[in-house]
Amino acid sequence: MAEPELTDLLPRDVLDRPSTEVAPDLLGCVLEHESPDGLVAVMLTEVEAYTGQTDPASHAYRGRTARNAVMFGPAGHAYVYFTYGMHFCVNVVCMPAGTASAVLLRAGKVIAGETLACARRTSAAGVRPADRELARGPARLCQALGIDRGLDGADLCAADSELRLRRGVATARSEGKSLIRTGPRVGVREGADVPWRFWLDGEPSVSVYRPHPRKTATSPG
DNA sequence: GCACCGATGTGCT
DNA sequence: GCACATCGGTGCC
Repeated sequence: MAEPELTDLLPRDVLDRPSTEVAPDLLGCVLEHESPDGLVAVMLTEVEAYTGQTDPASHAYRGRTARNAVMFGPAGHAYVYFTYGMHFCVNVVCMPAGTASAVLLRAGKVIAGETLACARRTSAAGVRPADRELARGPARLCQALGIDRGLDGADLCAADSELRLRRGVATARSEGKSLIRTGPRVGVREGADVPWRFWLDGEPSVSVYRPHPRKTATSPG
């Protein structure tokens, strides 16, 4: 018999909840981008929750701007931002319109379209990344999937959207959440005290924890 | 494996 | 002007 449940879109009401509850539920789910170049799908292995205007580490902490407007909209859309002058990162918007919480997708395991993902991730120097590094880290995940700001606001719960979120194939999650681990979020200074990073224990595609980027110490010379 | 550093747009002070 | 939800390359262990 067919197995339609393997490709079910994630219902929007799953995302219409606090991001700290949504985040662990996204582990094992699949993000796929159907671009003109082809389809790449990634099983999520590491995420972080941001609670919006109450969270000093959130882009929404200081209120709504043109960049973060999507976060203030309804659940189930993609918030894509550009950072450090060269990288994109993607979030899943949670909670109803007016509440700007989201889940940052930090890492995943490529389960379809590996050739295309690898081509996108191959450096200018021609260095081909290892399989587990194809989508390890939020900017690498976006690069492997071909996500840029053109997908900001994309509906992740619509069948006709080119960027979609699906229920996971059978994973550790279906056997309980004992293999989900938590810890502080990566690279944040404010809000580093809350364990709102979630990952699948033992997954090689999980990014390495980094407390905070080294300060740009302007050495006197 | 870890430390350092440069690249470089956007939002905020 | 500066910090930033980052990464790739280099140097070293």
